[in-house]
Amino acid sequence: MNPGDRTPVMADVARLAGVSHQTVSRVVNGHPNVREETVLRVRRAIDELGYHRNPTARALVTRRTNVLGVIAFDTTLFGPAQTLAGIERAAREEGYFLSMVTLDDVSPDGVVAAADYLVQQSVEGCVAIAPQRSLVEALAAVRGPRPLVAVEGGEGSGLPVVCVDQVQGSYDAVRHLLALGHSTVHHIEGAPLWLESEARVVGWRRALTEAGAPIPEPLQGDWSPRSGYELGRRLVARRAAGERVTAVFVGNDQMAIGLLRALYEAGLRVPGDVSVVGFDDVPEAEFLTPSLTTVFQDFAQVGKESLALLLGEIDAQRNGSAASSRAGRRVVPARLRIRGSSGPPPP
Amino acid sequence: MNPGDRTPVMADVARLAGVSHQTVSRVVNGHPNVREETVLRVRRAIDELGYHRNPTARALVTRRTNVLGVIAFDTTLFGPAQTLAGIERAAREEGYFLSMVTLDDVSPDGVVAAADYLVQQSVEGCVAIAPQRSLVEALAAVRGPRPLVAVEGGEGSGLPVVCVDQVQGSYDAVRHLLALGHSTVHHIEGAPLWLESEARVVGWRRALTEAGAPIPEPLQGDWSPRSGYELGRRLVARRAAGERVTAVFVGNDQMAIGLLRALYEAGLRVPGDVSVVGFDDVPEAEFLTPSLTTVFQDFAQVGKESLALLLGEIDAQRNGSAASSRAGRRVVPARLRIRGSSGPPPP
DNA sequence: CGCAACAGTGTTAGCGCTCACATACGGAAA
DNA sequence: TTTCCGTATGTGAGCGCTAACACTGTTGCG
Repeated sequence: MNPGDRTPVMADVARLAGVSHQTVSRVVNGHPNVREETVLRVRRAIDELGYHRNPTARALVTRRTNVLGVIAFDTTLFGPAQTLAGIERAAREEGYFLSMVTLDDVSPDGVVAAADYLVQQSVEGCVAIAPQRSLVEALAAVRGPRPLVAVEGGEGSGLPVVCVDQVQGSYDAVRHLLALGHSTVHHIEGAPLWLESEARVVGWRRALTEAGAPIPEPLQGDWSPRSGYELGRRLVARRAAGERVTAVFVGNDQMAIGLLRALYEAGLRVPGDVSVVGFDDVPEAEFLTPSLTTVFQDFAQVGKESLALLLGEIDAQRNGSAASSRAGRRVVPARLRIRGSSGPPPP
Repeated sequence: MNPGDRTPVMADVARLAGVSHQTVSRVVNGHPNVREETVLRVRRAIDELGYHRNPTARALVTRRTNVLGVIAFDTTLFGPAQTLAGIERAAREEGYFLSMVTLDDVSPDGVVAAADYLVQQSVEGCVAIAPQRSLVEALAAVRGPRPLVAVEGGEGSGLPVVCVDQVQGSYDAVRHLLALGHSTVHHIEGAPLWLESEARVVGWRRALTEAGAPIPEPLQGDWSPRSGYELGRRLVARRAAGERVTAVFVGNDQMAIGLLRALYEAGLRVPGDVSVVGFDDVPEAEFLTPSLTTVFQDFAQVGKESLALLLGEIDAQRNGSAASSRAGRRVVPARLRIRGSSGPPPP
């Protein structure tokens, strides 16, 4: 390759191998019906020139870009980051490329912009890691990339959805605390309008209702350790005011860490005075003091399932059949991990 | 739009607006020299048909895909996730799309495969979040996507590099401990072969050397809370054997959490008996018990800088000038955050 | 022997767009 | 008046590839 040469194209390979460009195409795409010896000659020419098929030209004629889109909200949070990794791996295994956008805010404008952005990219389909109700709804409404699969998107949006069984997870967590003898369980909620927050409230409430336990007012957090800390102080104050607070189910592990801090500062022992259960099972949960009882979510599985669902949709659409007819919802179970931060209530 | 219509193309818009396809192109691309009234007519036709310019066709003829690649190793770790987010935002602001690959392992084969994958995508350039020496070297060697910028890539690879000043950060951390009166500082290292591990060892050693303090054998971790815990137990055992261990500088916050756990189990107080300093400043660091003294890294800045560097390279290459001549290295400072886990040594 | 079937190859026509150029018209300058 | 320029538009070619079809030569079988 002399400097100044532009990157080689199929015709260059064809010329060097002494065949037509179509034969080169056949070799590159592994068609049968090419003589062994010809294949070899073409291969040699390809190597010699360092030829790579131009995916843009290919996409133009095949009308398939082989690119999937991912819309995410905040990929620095534990769940979304894990999910993204799962999707990425699954996509690669299926031979798809991934193009991603993150949203800075969930304003309808932002969603429209992101959807547009991916449409511009001509993605063949899209996974939205859309943990907020408004986001899912905006996506369902907007004329954006299709097919589209939502991760953690709630029901009723009409989009196919993959999610962890938040309700069952939190139900299990609260049942665990009630079984230990607590008369009720307080709850620190995740960020407002998040589907995960809402689902966890539902599970918590259901467990309490079934047990006939009183249902205290939940405290509204925002997933951050800081909010867990501040709401923890509020709980401590309530306790000082005479309210019986012996168990807290927290919307995620980060807030639980903040809560542990607040309890520590108040001189309360965990689980001696107050039991704490988190959600997510972050890697450090096991090594906190006390180690944190929490709920594990298999994000890798979620990523895999959502990609499978999306590919199914794409296929259905291509074959003209009514897509998303059998779509619905795939639910991945959550698993309670019992550790040191939960125990029987004080006498 | 009747069902069965394929997606509209420029010619359709042209026909509807009663102009040539070229005029539509001009309107879409905001060329001057189109009569106001014509622009309006074309715009109306575009809206009516729901036309979107086909980026594939455009890319084919302009030879610009507007896609940048990101190669990452493990985007679920705190640093890489943050960096990725920073890059993503910066790319979007510049009007670029992002295509990402993650590596499952750092085998040369894996790196080659990833590089190939991005080349297949015809990215215009690529950022590698490449925290391991072997990875950077493999990337520098392989015939992969170019231009290529490495984040956290060490010196000597010949690639342009953006990184946080790990050495300065760890130097500051250790100086802080020495200034508190500790006679020396132990070190729990990050995963082997990671550039960040190595740089932090360098800073630690430099501070000790300058102070004339003895340099204990560092303990080799792997970034995980578990390794911090296990090495913490080893340190506790050494202490029980008579070695004076009053301060530990830990390669990251997650391992520091494991260490805190091990110290707690051994009945040692932090910072009363042992001071601990981490690295990363994860959001929960402030809310641990005790709150964790650590070193903050501005990953958002790293992402921004790396993108700026990459765009510079792309530009330089396009204009034929010798790329990466002024490339070199951009360093983002690290900042020590002093909190509750560091204090004077016991008497 | 003739005809079909098939393997192996080449030829042609686009995919939807942008670029370079051609054209048409008006007005300012000579 | 002619010349020239600037504006507003259209025309044709071609980016690099694949799909569809045409063509050649071989084989199998009635």
